[in-house]
Amino acid sequence: MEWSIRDLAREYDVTLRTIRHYEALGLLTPERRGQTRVFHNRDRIRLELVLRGRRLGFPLDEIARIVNMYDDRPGEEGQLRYLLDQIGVRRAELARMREDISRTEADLDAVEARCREELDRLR
Amino acid sequence: MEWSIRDLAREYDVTLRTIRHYEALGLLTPERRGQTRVFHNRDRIRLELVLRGRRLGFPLDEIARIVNMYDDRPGEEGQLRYLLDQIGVRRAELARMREDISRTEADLDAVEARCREELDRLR
DNA sequence: ACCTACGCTTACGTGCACGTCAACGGTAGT
DNA sequence: ACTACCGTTGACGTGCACGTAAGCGTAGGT
Repeated sequence: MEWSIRDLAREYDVTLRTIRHYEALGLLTPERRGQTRVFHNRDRIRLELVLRGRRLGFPLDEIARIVNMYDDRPGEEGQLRYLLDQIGVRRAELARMREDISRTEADLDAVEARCREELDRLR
Repeated sequence: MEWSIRDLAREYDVTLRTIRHYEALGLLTPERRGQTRVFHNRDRIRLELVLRGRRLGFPLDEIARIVNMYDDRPGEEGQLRYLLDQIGVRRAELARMREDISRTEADLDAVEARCREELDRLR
C-alpha cells in the first residue's frame, strides 16, 4: 500500500510540482525513504480533501486548516470551541455556494431556453 | 436609476479598483459622462453575476464568456450549438461542486461530532 | 557503456486578480 | 482662496498557486 509521487500524480491528474508544493505547505506528509517520497493511504485521503477544497475555490492555507481538523486532537476546550466555530463558518460558506449554484443553474436554464427557441426559429 | 462607481462599490462591498478592473475586462460597460463612469441597472445585474461566479471560483475570463451569453444574440446556428455545449459544461461543473459540497458537509458533520464528544468528555 | 525513466533540490518565471501609490481634474462648502 | 471629497488614468507591486528550467543522483534495460 505505497505510492510514488508519480503514481499519485497520475491517479489524481496533478503535476509532480503540485504534489511537492502541497507537501511544502504541510498538506501532505509523505514518508522519506532516503530522499525519495513514499506516499501512504493517509496522503491519498488528504490529497482528495485538498483537491475537493481546491475545486470549491478555497485557498490552500484555509484548506490546510480544515484538513488538519481531521487529525488534530485539540484536547483543550478553547481549541474545541474555536474548531466548532470554524466549522460553522465553513458550513455557512458552503450553504452560500449552494445558493449561488442554484441561481446560476436557473440562469443557465433561461439562457438555454432562449437558445433553443432561437434554434427552432431558424427552421 | 443611475449609480456612481462608489455607490456600486459600497452596495456590493468591493473596491473601486475591482470595478474598474471588471470594466477593463469587459464585464461591465458603464456609460461615460465625460470621463466619469455612470452605471445603470444592467451593470448592477452584471456585477451580481460576476460576484456570484467569483464566489464559485470561476476565473474572470470564463465569467466574461458566461455573462456575455446573456447578452449575445448569436443568431448563427454554429454559435447557438456552441453556446448550448458551453452551458452543458458549466452545468457539469456546478453538479460536481454540489457533490463536493455534500461530501465536505458530511466530513464536517463527522468532525463536529467528534468535537462535541470530546467536549462532553471534558466534563 | 549508454540511454531512458524516475527521483531530488534550488530558484527564478508566470498568470491572475486585484492593491497601492502617484499625479491629476472637477465641484461643493466655508 | 482653501479644504474636502469625488472622479480619472497610468503603472508598478503583491499574494497565491503553481510552471519551468537547471543541475544532479540512481536504477534498470540493450
